[in-house]
Amino acid sequence: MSHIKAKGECKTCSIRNLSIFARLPEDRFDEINCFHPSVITYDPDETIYHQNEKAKNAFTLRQGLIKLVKVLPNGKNQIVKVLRRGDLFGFDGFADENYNHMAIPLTNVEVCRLPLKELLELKKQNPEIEQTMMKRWIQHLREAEDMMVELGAKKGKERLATFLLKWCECKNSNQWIELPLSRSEIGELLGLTIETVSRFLSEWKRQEFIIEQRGSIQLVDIEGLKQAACSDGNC
Amino acid sequence: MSHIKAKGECKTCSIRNLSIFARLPEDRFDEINCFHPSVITYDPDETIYHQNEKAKNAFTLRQGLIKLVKVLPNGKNQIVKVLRRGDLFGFDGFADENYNHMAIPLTNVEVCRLPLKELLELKKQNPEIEQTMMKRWIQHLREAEDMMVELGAKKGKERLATFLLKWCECKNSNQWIELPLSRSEIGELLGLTIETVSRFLSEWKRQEFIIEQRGSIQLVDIEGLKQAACSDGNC
DNA sequence: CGCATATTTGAAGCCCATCAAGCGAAGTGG
DNA sequence: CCACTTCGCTTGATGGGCTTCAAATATGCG
Repeated sequence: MSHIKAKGECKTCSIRNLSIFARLPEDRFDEINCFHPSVITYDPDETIYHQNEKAKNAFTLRQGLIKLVKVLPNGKNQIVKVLRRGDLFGFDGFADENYNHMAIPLTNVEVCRLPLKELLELKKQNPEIEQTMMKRWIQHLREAEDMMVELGAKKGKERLATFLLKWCECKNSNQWIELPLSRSEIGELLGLTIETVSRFLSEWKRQEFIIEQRGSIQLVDIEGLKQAACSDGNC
Repeated sequence: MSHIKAKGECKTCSIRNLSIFARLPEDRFDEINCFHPSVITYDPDETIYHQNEKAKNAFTLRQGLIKLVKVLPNGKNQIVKVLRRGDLFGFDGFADENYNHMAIPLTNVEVCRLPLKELLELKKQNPEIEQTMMKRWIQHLREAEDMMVELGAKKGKERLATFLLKWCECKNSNQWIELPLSRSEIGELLGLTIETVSRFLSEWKRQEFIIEQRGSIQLVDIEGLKQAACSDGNC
């Protein structure tokens, strides 16, 4: 079950330098006393917020991974982003809009809940916060544009290979990297079915491009994957 | 050829209420004297800026339509957004990044070029601008998320029908709406080939769902299109 | 262990891309 | 003015990539 762990203490927060408060000077935190974030934990598959729900809070991810999902009436899902440590999410309320997607943990997570009104006030008074958020939005948008290219202009195999390379940041071999996404979730991210994802991964296992073990993956032949990522010309 | 028409006059600008200065109080414009936007015209298929180019200017679209395009090394294009009157674009520089896409007019356009440095300064001094820009970014992001759903979770016919309905804002029939996109460009937007776009449009013309005439379209049977937009369940 | 769930694998078929040819409108030059 | 080119669009035929349906196998959990 979801559980409010504590009132947040921004000044001593372990991920402060990853958060939207990263550039805020140390001493400024003492002045902040009207700000009351809560640290909350969620289990996998609990829902942090629902699509179309009124957006009263933004969140910062402190620990674990979260997927942002949009659902179609026909039952299909599309994961529009996988969040990592320090990511801000659920900020639709800033534009007076309801949440545009659902937020669901992929692992056990710990988030910081930031009441919208208070955050807005804080942002007004501290241009450093405003600037950091702006940069995040632009980065977020750039990634969304990149994802549109993936979905619109590449084939399934290319998308999956690109995804693995990006997920593992092309790290050298002999390194296990956690991949807490089911085949189904990878499919929902890349616009493919479970079966297609499974087939490509099996193929690459047979070719020894990758090895897998209980939710972790290792890229053994990065060059092989890079080739798969661009069947045609050079990408 | 592109052509600098004049120095911009924000106070008397005809699209001021659509721009990021919409919420700025009238009298504030008199104080703005360090801001020197240029009004520039471009012909179709000229390039306003290139992908990976250093982003020194943001722009506001005053007149016409612009496509934002990303190119893959294999030659495929993906249109990530079609801009309309009042839209702000080319703001990657705010995050110290190069442009993430190309901006190319679909029609003759008139844009206002906003030097990044000056705009940043102006934004700092006028919270109204900052707030309007924030809302735009969030809306922009929401649209990008919606587009990912289109590309990842829907079939070609559904995407095209949805696109037409959205483009024409479901306006009732007997109304010609300009659609200055070639088959090829519609394909680049929706992740389809020229031929597929052409086939679906021809089919709908035969069924009298739509009629077309030199760059304009009319939706005759909106219900028919809506049905095509969701082959399966209800969308 | 036994059950539920996730993954793999196979077979069949649909959707869409690709290749190819023809059509029509707009523009060019003799 | 008309033949000729060009370019965008249409239409057909074929094939490949991915989905769908189905069943077997593996994995995790009480």
